[in-house]
Amino acid sequence: MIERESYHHKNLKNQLIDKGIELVSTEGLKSFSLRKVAAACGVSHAAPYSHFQNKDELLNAMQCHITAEFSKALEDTITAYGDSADVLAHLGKAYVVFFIDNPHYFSFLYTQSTVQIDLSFSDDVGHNYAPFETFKGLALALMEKAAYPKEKNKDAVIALWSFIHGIASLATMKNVRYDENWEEKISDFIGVFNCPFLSAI
Amino acid sequence: MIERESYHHKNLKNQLIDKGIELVSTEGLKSFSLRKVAAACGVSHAAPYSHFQNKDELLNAMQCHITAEFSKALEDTITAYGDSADVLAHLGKAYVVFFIDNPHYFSFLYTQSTVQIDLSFSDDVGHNYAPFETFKGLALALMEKAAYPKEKNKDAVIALWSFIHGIASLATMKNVRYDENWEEKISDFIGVFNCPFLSAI
DNA sequence: AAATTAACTTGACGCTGTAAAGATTGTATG
DNA sequence: CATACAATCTTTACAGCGTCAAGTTAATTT
Repeated sequence: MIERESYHHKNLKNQLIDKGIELVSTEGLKSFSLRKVAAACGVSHAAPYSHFQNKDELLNAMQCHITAEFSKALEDTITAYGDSADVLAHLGKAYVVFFIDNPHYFSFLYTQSTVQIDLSFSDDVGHNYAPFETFKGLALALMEKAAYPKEKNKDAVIALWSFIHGIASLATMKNVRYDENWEEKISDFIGVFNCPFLSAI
Repeated sequence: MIERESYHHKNLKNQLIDKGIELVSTEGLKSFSLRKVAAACGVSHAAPYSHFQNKDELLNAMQCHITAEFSKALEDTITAYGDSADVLAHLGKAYVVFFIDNPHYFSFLYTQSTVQIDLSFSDDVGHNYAPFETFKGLALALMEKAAYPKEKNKDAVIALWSFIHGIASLATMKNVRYDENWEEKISDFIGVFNCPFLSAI
């Protein structure tokens, strides 16, 4: 017998997503279960099936929410440092910091996700993974300004994205030991590569 | 009733590891279960508990086996191209190719693993994640040869490792669309960064 | 030959995702 | 207002899962 003011929960769908994200960020994906989220929302174990076809569909909704949050963090960085010469370095830092602040998000977004990421520079920009499009847009603008050879543009964007992505991956693995502070070291890592359009932080 | 020549299976432990790896590489980690591996080996569902304390311990053994295989792939590359000016580029290529050939291995090794990776350049080299030590050793030697500033050595190794690691990560995500051939593009990606010790492939 | 240990089976437990059927509520229609 | 209907939630049920405990068989030691 579930106790609640009214039989109907009204905002259950959104609450499932919120509580679900909370559970993943605190306890990780491994111990995540539909029944736990349902219990955390005070409903029966099968209630989620009124709003999601199955577990994966809830996970997908959670991933979309986190992706939007991530995208906003990147955009805020551009807003703050857009005119600075080292925007791109700041953007990379923001990328890594977002996942360092929420270590469980990384593998959740990038190894469990069904959210599509199009690295092919196709025209359907509006529907693509927003964080990548944000990164791409800024990087291309800077390359233009630095008169970087146009035929190398696509490769440069993907190389940079991979680089930052790789740092975030290592920085959020709990079985990796690194005595330095990832966040403070990012500018040093970027400094290893002499890109004309890449300023140090 | 399980049918087998003899009651004792003898080599069950190793067979569990091998069949387990086979299952992970074909069907992925998500659908992997102890009971399936046991069945695949023709033993009862609790038989693995004679050789492993729990599921995680079997997974760990599987990860160690794959890591050794990965390490060998890297070492073979050094053996083959050790005297060439672009060894490091070849090594990066081998890194990525290993995981492209076995896409399930990447997240299995890097987001589920308990295998420790020490990026801190501590002295206990013998017990560290062998693939990283192999990479590190070669990179440091090349930097020495190229008279790369010593104080930047550690940062350069980690930056490069992150970069290659990031490419492998993106290349093995099934929800990433990329119309080019990752393997063939790696030299182009490396070319984006002008490192004195990094030759193009 | 007997005793001991290691390897494996069987059966059970609680937890999981999910399907089906029933109950309750909100809403639209006469 | 009353009735019908659709949406939301509960209950029950089932198979698969990891794991434990107890029992069985084979190999090893004494």
